[in-house]
Amino acid sequence: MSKQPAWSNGTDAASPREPALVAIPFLKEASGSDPVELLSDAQREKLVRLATVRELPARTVVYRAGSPADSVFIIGEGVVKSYRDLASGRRRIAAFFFARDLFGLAEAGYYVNTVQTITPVRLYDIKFDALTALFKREPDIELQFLCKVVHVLREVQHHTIIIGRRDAAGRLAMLLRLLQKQSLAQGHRDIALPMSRSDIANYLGLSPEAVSRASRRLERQGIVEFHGRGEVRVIDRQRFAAIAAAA
Amino acid sequence: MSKQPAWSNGTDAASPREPALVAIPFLKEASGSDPVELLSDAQREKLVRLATVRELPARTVVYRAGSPADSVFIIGEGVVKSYRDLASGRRRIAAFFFARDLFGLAEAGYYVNTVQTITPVRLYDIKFDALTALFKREPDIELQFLCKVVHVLREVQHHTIIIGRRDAAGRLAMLLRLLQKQSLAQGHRDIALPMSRSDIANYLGLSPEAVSRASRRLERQGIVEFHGRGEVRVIDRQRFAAIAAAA
DNA sequence: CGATGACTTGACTTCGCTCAAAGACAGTGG
DNA sequence: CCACTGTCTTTGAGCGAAGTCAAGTCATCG
Repeated sequence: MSKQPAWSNGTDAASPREPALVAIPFLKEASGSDPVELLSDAQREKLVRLATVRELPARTVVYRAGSPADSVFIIGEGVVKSYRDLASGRRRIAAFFFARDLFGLAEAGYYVNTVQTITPVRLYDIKFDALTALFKREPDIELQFLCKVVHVLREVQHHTIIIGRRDAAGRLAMLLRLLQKQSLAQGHRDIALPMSRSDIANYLGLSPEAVSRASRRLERQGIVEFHGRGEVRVIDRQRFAAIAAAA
Repeated sequence: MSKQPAWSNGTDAASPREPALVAIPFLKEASGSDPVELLSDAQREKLVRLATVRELPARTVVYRAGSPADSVFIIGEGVVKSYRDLASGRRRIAAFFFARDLFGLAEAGYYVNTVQTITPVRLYDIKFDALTALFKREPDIELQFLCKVVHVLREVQHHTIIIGRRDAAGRLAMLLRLLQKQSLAQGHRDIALPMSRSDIANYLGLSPEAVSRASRRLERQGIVEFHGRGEVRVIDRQRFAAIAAAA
């Protein structure tokens, strides 16, 4: 019996529920402030006609920073990282993207970040020309994309708050909370860490050594437990929430 | 003879060229990768009919984090800061916004940041309901807003790169380069610093003391010169660009 | 089983933060 | 017009936390 990897939700192939987009809307909804699915079945139907499905193995580059941009991408399944290599030789990971996320926003015709898969990924490749044409016919779909982009913008702002903290353990806790939301959304109780420690370090603006020390510290304090390299269990929810919210 | 403040472009009142939105588009344009005006005269015309013009003095709160959101704002003239006060007592400035910028994006019906004027400001207050109704009639205008939001998203990503640097002088140089673009766009040769040192510190994720030391260091190295509190002149463009680009 | 790469651990350095105090500036009222 | 005062800014001394360098451990794959 082969164990399902923690980042898979167990669906077999492209279900009719894709491509999907998830975000917290501008306006107050019945769901409170939880993320909701933005697209109706009819809207997904229209999108999937424009899209090319791409199945990529782990560690595949989707596109490189500086290359000409003609597509945006919606993730059906899997995890990717979006990063930039800086002049100093450092790598800064701008974001991790998961199922129902949107990426591939360009500047003046070129991608600004490099995107690489972390796990095997199913992508919906949507040509930008076709999408803008669809927007003219279907302003409602365009509004959902706008909503999603604003959602991503808030997430990037959250990232700056993470990096702004001075304590390594606090930064790590905030990332773990993000990953916890992802794992919870897929019905897992433990937190899946599909990315490497150095990816985590590059996301948090720390050295890999500092990530390691912060992990030990959280563990020593009885807040979390690391099971192998890719799984974390929260032991003390109270203190975990406290250290992650301390900002 | 009263000297014009450095952040004013000298226009007297709401000209017919407002509200305006400036951004680098997705696609390659004739202008290369410089920001361009997104809205046509006709589009501005339609927007101004929805908007209420508000003239605010300096140090005025436009809205507070957590308050119900029903408007988005376009700046006609002036500078504002968007910030959050964190549980630790720290204040994190997420962005400075200038003329032709858009702000006021909400989450689940509430603003996430507090926005406060730094200089006197002319705002175009656009009700969200009216704007979405306009989007349905005019998908082209919606696309320009989408473009602007993506532009803001890139700027926030740039901010995370700034904060990710470990050297205070480098962070300060990157902010100065941002402000330099603003000043250049208004035809000034020197860089205007309308915000306080502690605003700068909160934007850069440093203490005010560290900002002061970094300023003195850049000055001592002959890279810039501070004239009073609100103006900076770049002396050595070469090394200024180098330190700002070192990332 | 050996090799390669990722991760962890330890010792030392560096840089920004904190605390404390002096110095410059702007708005106020005499 | 000028002195006063509160605020903002700068400067200095000491501390703490993360970075760097180096070495050791673990896991995975051929």
